[in-house]
Amino acid sequence: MRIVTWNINSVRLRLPLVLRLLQEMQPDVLCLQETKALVDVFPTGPLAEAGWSHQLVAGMKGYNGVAILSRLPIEETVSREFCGRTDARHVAARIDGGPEVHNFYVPAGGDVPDPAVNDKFAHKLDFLAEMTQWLGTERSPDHPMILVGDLNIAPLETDVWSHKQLLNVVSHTPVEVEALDKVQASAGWIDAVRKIVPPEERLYSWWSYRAKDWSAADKGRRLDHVWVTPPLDGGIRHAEVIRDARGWEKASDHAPVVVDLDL
DNA sequence: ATGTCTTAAGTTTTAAGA
Repeated sequence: MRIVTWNINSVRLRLPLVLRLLQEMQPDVLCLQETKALVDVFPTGPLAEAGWSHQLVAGMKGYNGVAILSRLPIEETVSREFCGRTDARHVAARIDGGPEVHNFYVPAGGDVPDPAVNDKFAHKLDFLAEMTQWLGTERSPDHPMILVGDLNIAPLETDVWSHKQLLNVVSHTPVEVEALDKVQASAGWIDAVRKIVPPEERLYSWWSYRAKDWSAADKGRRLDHVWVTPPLDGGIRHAEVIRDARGWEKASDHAPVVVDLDL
C-alpha cells in the first residue's frame, strides 16, 4: 500500500498539482491538509474521475480542512473535534480490510513559544495533549494504524536546517518536541520515514515562501509525518519526500511525503 | 525585523493566519 500526505495550502487553487501527484505517484491513499474549502466546494468530482473516488472530507471556510482520498473503499469514518472547536483538523477512516488511517492538521502555534502570552501556542499544546489522551484511551497499539499529517513540529535536530537557531522558534522548541513524543508514545507509534531515512540524515518537508531561492537556501523543516503502529512496523518498504513538488508551478510550501507499506 | 502566499471581506485595499 502506498500512502502520501501533503499540506496542499488550498486544494481548489492547486487541484492541477494534486492531479499531477496522483498520476505520477499512483498512491492508494492521499491525505491532504489545509484544503481551505468547505465540504460543498471541495473538488470531489475531478478527484473521483481520476480514480480516487472514496473520499472523506472535513472542511471550513478559509482555514484548515483535511481530506482522505482513496482508491480502495473506506469505512468506519470519524472526524473528531479537538479543544472543543469545529475546525476541521482531523479525519480518520478504515481502509476496507486494511489499516485505520488518521489524518491530522495540528495548529501551527503562532510566533511566540509561550502559552502564557500566545493563545495560539497554548492551543497547539492543548491539541497535542488531547491527541495523546484520546489516542491513548480510544486506540490500541495492537491494531494496524497509520497516522499522517502536518504535525507542525520538527522533532529531530536533523529535521531542521539549524537546530541551534531554531531552538526557540515555534515548531522546534523542546516543549513542543516533548509534547509530540508523548503523542508518539500514546499508541506505540513508529516514525516510518525515519525507519528508512536514517536520523543522522537531514530531511525536510517544508520550505518557507519567504526565501528568495528556497532550494539554494534549503532552510527547511520536517513538519509532515507518517507514523505506523507496531503491527505494520515490519512492512515499511520505502519512504521519501517528493522535494520536486516544492518546485512545481504555484507550489504549496509543503512537499508530499510518501511511504510504501506491505500490509 | 524581514520576507510570501492564501482567503475573506467587500471593493481596489486591508486583515488574519501560516
